[in-house]
Amino acid sequence: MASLNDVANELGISISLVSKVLNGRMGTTGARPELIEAIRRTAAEMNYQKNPAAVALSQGRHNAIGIFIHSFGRPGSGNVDALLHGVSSEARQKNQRFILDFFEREEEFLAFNDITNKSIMDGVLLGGLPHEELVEALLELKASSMPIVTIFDKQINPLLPNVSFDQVEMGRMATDHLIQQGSRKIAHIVDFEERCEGYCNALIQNDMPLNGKLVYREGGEDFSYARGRRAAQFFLDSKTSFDGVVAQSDEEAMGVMNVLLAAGVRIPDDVRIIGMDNAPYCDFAGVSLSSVSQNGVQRGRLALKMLMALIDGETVESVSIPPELFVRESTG
Amino acid sequence: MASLNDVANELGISISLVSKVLNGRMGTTGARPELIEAIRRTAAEMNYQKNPAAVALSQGRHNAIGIFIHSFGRPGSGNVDALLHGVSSEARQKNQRFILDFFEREEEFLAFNDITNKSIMDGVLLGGLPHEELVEALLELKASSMPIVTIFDKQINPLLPNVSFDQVEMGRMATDHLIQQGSRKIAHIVDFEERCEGYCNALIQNDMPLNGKLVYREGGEDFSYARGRRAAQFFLDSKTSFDGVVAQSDEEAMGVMNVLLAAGVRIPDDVRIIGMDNAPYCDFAGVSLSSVSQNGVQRGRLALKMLMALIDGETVESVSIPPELFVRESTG
DNA sequence: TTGAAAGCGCTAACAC
DNA sequence: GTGTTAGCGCTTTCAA
Repeated sequence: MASLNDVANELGISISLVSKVLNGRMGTTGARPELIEAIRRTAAEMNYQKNPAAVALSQGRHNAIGIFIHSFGRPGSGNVDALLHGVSSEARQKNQRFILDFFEREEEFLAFNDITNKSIMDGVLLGGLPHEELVEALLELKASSMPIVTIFDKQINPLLPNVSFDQVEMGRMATDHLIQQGSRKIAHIVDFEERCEGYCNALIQNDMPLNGKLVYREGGEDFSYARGRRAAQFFLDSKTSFDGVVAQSDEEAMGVMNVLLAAGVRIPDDVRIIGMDNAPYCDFAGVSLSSVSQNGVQRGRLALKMLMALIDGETVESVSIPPELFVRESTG
Repeated sequence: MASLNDVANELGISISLVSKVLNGRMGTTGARPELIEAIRRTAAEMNYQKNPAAVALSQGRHNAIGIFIHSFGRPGSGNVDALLHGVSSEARQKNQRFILDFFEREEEFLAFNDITNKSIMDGVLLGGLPHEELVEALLELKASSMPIVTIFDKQINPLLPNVSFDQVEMGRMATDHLIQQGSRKIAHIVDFEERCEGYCNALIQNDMPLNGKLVYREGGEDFSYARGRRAAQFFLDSKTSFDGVVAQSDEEAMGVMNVLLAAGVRIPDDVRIIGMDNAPYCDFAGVSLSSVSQNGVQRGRLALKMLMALIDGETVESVSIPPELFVRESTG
């Protein structure tokens, strides 16, 4: 691996000149065009590549960002995947290395502090399950002049810029879609209360009554297939007629779908179903599943952009990415 | 951020002594126990943390490895996810940073050479879709003394250690499972020829005839839901009775399942179905789907272990991880 | 038992 | 136009 020194020696000139020319940082001065040319050529011939560690040591800038993700979403939902792809593609474009850490257990995530390090990375992205209890540690980290952007569903502190998305709107959008398609008695499975709020809003905005018997609530968040099945059974048992179901995950929606199909209910003719997350498997459900997406790729990309702006000394504002509707057979 | 210098000044001693004590590298000599104690305490109090860039510059060792993945497997199959989690968990244990790059398009992957860099990372992991055309570039990289381990399904060059898995065995294992469960006329959807070979082997080993009408082959690899549907229709149209289907992906298997269920076929009573990849959604198919897994987590973990061994100057051999069977309702 | 000094490869202020 | 020099934070050899 050729160094600046090697190139300088080859040409019999000083290291600093080579550095200046190669970096295009001549300041007010200049250099002989033919020398410039020669330096460039020699460097290329010798296959010179900067040593990032040396640059980092000298400049304090690493061209690397850390990303810490506490896995979220059900396995297979594609949520983490999408975020990662968004960040990764943007990072490549901006020539940033991208240091990843996954966490499964909470303690691991809380230890993120040991890993973030101003002398490794220029900034930090934090995503996945939100951790309010991290606020203090994050503010401290920020105070030590480490740029931070979070990718939680909502901002956990006004000082920490975040790429959020609107849970309420997600519920509203899903419900409103069913209404637009013609559903009038829409059931809902509650995990996040905010999405339920969106569901209610949609009913209100469309002058439709809210029927408590059609809201299935177990408490806690779960989003599981099993919960979907239990909910469907609950709706059937309630003897309350319904013609739409808004689930809070695709997995839940699959549970609902399978129970209803088994009970002889036709989808979407008798009941329309919509899920959330737009998981890859929506396409190959028995009846392909409509869904509302969190737009993970876009959020990841935007988060990295914001982080780079912060690193460059600009100020950034939190933003919210709207959910997106994907229509398939189940709400046809 | 306190430096060695800061700690040394605080105690009025030399930098090198602090370094030696903190690293436990006293060589043949020693230091006063109480001084050692004082150094440790002061470092802790001052919240001293090594500057990795400086260590890297001085030692030429980065404690970071690069991982380059050309996405593979159908979205939602969880293949990439599993690999990444395996590598990540092992990396954390071994205190290695972990520099990620995803590739979607082939050109991007071929440019991996620009990114690998002895002065950023100590070794390289390459995984996902195998790229035989990379052999030359990889050997060159290796010759420049960069440790490399690949995570392709099979080794692409004898000089490049690889964590493979056995495609033939995957086909055999899936087919044999159906046979053990009682299936006698087993259909197969061909994407990879090797898996088909395994399918044939299983039939042969169990003294069962091979019926060409029950082998669906479109050419090329695809693994899609749509191919599964076409295959199922093909089997039905062939008027050849069958009581088992070995698909080469879970998505294909879902396609088969949905077509058969719609045609009134009972699963597993009339026909057993098994997929491959053990995708997360296997659990919430209409009838939960049995599958054979590539064991991505284990492979990722092992690959990192091998890479670390290489970095430490040991020699490693390629290994093959056996597939694993996950039984669910569809082959009950 | 402790410290001085060189060096890893690069940048940047300043001198010539 | 070009070169000298100090310095980023650490490790390591050698001397005291």
